[in-house]
Amino acid sequence: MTARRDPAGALGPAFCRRPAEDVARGLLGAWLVSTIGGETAIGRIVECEAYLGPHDPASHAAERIGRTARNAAMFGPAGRAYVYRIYGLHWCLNVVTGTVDVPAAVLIRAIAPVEGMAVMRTRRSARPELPDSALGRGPGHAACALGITGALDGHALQRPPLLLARGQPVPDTDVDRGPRVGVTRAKDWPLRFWVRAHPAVSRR
DNA sequence: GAAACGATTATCT
DNA sequence: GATAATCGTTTCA
Repeated sequence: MTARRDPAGALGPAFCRRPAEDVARGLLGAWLVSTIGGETAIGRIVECEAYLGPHDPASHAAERIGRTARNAAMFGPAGRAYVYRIYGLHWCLNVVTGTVDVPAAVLIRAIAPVEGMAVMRTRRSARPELPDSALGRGPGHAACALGITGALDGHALQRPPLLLARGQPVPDTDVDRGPRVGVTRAKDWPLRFWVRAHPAVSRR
């Protein structure tokens, strides 16, 4: 149990400094360990999407947009969090990749609860009949279940209250990829990765 | 300063 | 399947 939270198992800047596409694939199976609010909640990443550099028109840091107050974290060092609010009501968590001044990130689209289901249910205001697998299904849900808000924008993911751990790697035979969800530009780029047939993956 | 839209989700039919 | 909720960010005047 203690080993799960061992910082030695953390995925650091070296892991995240690679191209977003590679990091996204590598993040499948990794753990997000949240101790936000003093409550421990752990989620295993089962779905995520890569947003490449300025040449990716779907990115919040696409060349036509440039650096803004919102996307500033994407221009920072790899291994930090980029958290933004979507549709005025939900928070979404990204892991920053690439190098300083080159904006790229991986959107965490779904997590499977590993520990802390009780606090996840409270945060989600989940009905009792909702299965555990639905607690972190979808980017807004995943962030909500882990207690993530805009306060963590720019947070280094190698230390509490939110860190990335190596978790349980997923073999290539269990990984599917396809177009990203909800984007209108570059809609056919196959940059969404997920664990095949996993119940916590969104839009199955 | 005003308007449109969005890397979504809940709820209703 | 369709639509409302809800507001920060971007874009355009």
